[in-house]
Amino acid sequence: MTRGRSIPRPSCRQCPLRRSEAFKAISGRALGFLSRLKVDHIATPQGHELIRAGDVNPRLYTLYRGWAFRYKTLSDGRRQILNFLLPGDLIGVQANMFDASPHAVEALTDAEFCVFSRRRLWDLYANFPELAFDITWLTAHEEGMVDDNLLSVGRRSAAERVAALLMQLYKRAQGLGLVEKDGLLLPITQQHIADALGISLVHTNKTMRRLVRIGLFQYRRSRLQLTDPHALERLADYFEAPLPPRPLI
Amino acid sequence: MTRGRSIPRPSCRQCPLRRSEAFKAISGRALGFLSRLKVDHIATPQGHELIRAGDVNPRLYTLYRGWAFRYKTLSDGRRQILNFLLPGDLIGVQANMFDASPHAVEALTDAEFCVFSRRRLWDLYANFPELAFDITWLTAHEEGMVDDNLLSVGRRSAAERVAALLMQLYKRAQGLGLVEKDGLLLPITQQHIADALGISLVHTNKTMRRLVRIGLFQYRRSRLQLTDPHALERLADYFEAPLPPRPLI
DNA sequence: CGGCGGCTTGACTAAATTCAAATACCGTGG
DNA sequence: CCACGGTATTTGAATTTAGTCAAGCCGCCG
Repeated sequence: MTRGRSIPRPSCRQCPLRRSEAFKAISGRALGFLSRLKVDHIATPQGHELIRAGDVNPRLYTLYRGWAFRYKTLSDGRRQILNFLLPGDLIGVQANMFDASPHAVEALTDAEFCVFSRRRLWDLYANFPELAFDITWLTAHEEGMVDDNLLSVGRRSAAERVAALLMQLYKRAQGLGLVEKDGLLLPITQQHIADALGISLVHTNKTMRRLVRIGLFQYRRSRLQLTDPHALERLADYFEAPLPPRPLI
Repeated sequence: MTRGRSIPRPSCRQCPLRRSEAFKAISGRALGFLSRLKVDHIATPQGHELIRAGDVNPRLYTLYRGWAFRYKTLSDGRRQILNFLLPGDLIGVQANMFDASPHAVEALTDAEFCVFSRRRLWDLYANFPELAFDITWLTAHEEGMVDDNLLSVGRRSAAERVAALLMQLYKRAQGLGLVEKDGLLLPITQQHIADALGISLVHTNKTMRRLVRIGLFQYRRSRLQLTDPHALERLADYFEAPLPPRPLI
């Protein structure tokens, strides 16, 4: 049932993600438990569908490397991207709670995932309340992200939506150390942006060009450079402080 | 810090909500713990703001009676309703996880809430893993609801959005036994519907009138009667099975 | 070199917003 | 009982925003 190709497991003890300041420390005992809870480590190619809408009892994943996104579609094919996933994001809590996954997850880049046993999730709740709390925290945090996106899509203009999304992705990526001197490599097409913002591809393009023309950012070959981040924040009415260290499961 | 007027506490053992088939059973021990976790029972008038955006360390609530909604606003006043809250819904998990509440909560009717100690939430995680799991479940479930709304607002036409929202509210209310022979009393204005669907008040009105005219539903004096629920489902492309019993905290 | 996917632009159409005003509803006070 | 004021609903007209259609371009890869 696991979609993806198993590859040798990197050691949890020396997990490079955990070295990032973005994530909070964890007890050795909890880390040992997590490394036993982890049943596989998989690699998937760009475009791979990790979870399909309707999948039953999918596993729980942590995105280890690469980018992905969560989405839903209507039966005629219209697609709404719910949120983007970056390394450290926990995937499938919702899907695990209900009979069938209500959404799908697709990799934006070649990606790797830690795979956790769904069956033994109960052991985690029974024996590691701090980890259980972390799972709730991550779920609430993801909901907060969807809340933000809903605010954008419901009440911001196209230009404001673009500004809010770019700021959000930039700040998240920055927290993970993914921003380089020449900006951030966004592994997404304008179609993804359109589907995340609830606007058409053409309108997305025209809006982005306009924002580039007035000097808010550069965007060439998928590389995003914020030339006027404050103006972008003001336009979006989006002012997020950098997150404190967050749990990593 | 509690907003609202304390009133005498109904007994948790004889909680009328728990008698509803909508909620799953709970052990006597867990129920005893919850009744100790509950520190207050409050009543608030219609329109009361239970949680303000930015509130720090708000408490945790369960909506005991009445309707409410969760929302965010932009600084110029544009408002997006994130989801509606019905009896049994847990409120404030997100707000509890972060420094300041990222959203606000307002009562749509005169309402009553069970108030839980935030401080002692940790005891729950430490001693009642099944309740911890329930809190995660409820959080994931609320996220699923926001996901649905985001799909609507991002990718459905105005008419489809109205159809999806009315179906969703109707089914949720039905699960709680709130639908009567002459339909469901929806304690919301068209402005609320507009703010939930990301469309203007005027357009909401015109869209609803059109759907009434073609016979999909009746809506007089806030009373909703679905005259053609199947057509409404098809229009919305929204087909939710009734939920299995869910946790009540 | 050719083809394909993704980006860009213009012209036209459709959907939704805004503005304005009339009407219905509801509770209060005379 | 009725008049009154405030809120909510309804409708039409003008405007703006976004979507659709169509075509050209650009960069990359085989």
